[in-house]
Order: sequence, then structure tokens, then C-alpha cells
Amino acid sequence: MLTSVDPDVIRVLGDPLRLKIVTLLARETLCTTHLVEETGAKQTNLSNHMKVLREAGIVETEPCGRFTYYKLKPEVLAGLSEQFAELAASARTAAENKRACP
Amino acid sequence: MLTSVDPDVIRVLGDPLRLKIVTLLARETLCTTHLVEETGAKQTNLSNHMKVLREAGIVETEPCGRFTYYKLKPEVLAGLSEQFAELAASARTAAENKRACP
DNA sequence: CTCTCACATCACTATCTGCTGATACCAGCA
DNA sequence: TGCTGGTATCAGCAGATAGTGATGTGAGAG
Repeated sequence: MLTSVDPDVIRVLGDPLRLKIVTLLARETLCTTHLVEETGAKQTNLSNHMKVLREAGIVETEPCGRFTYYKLKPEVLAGLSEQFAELAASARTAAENKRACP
Repeated sequence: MLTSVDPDVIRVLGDPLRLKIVTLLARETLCTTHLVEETGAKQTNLSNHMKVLREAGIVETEPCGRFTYYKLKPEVLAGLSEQFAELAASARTAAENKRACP
């Protein structure tokens, strides 16, 4: 089945800074301070983006004393991967399915 | 290797209407008239989105008389799928890689 | 040739979105 | 209990973006 991908998750990942955050978090679990160092972005800006990522269900927070650790939810990325794979597979056969000119 | 995904392609796919177009094109090759029928969007609006999709390298155009057929480039979607799969795989091991609090 | 139709481009507007500084909140430490 | 440092929230602004109507272009049909 061609389960249409959720536009919201993709839109959230479409921002360059957020995608960088996700790439960093794919390597290790980090807290905001680390992300500030790695990305060079302001803390406020990062906090906003982390909120967006959290509300999109892409990351989870894990308080650790005064720090907040962020970890990726791999199943979300895996789901995206699968849905894009389905789209790609379907697209390969779509070349012959040309609807007649109206 | 953790090849970072291209934010531009993802951002382009993040728009609901564009994602719907891509989903439709994954099923069959269509021209603008068909897309207007299927999506209910104005022709001008669709033309704008098709331009964005074309410039992002996601679709190809194929003139057919007065009509313009759009077809997906499956390799782009397949590439996305692969990159998200890599991110997901890396994220699964990242839970243990917790950097120490600063 | 002229008209029609499919599509692209232009100009404009309303809205959204990312970034920032100021500030509030909250946990641990002295 | 007051202080400090890490994080979240708020308000505001500038730039980006989606949508729309008017218009241009180009290929076929009559």
C-alpha cells in the first residue's frame, strides 16, 4: 500500500539546523549545551528547535540533573525510510502508467 | 558513513500539496491537467509547485504535444530512503553513546 | 491565420517561520 | 536560603513562502 508520508515530520526535518541536530543525535545522545557547542547556534534558538523536534515525536527528552538529554527515536526515521522506499518502488513502475491526455 | 541528508530535497517534500503530488506521481505519470483535477489546486499554484519539484530534481518533465507530463525520479526517493535508514541504524546505537555532562 | 487550450511567468499579498534578546523557571550547590 | 548555571518561554522582527489573479507563450485545431 502507498501509505502517504506524514508531511509534518518531513517539514520538521527540512530545516537545515534541525537536520544537523538530528544527524548529531544519531551519533550520540547529547544535551542542549553540547548542541550549542556543536552547532554554534544560540541557546534560545536551539531550545525552539528542540521543542519542534519533540512535538513532532522525533526526539525524546531525558532529564539528568540540571541537564536535558535528547535522544532520537529510531523508529520514526526507520518509518520514513520505509515509506520513501515504498514511494521509490512504486515510482519505478509508474513510468509506464501514463494516464491518457484529457 | 553518516552522509547527512540534503535538507533542500526534504524541505521541498515537506509541503503537504507537494507531497500529495509526489504520491500521485508515484502511482502514474500525469500532466498538469490531471494534477489540477486530483488535487483541486489552482493551475498557477500547481505550476509553481511543479517548478519547485523540478528544480529540486525530484521530477522530470516530458512534453507531449500541448501537454506536459511529470514523472518522478525514483533514485531520489530511494536515496532518501537509504539515508534515513542509515540515520535510523546509527540512532539505534546512539542511546548508549551518551556524552558526559559538561 | 486565428482561436483555443495547456502551461509558465509575473506581481502582489497574507501568512508562516526562524532568529534574537529579555526573562522566567528550576535544580543543585555553597 | 541565596546563588549559579542549564533550560524553557515570551514578544517582536525580518525574511521566506504559499496562494492568487493577470498576463505571456507556444502548440494544435478549425
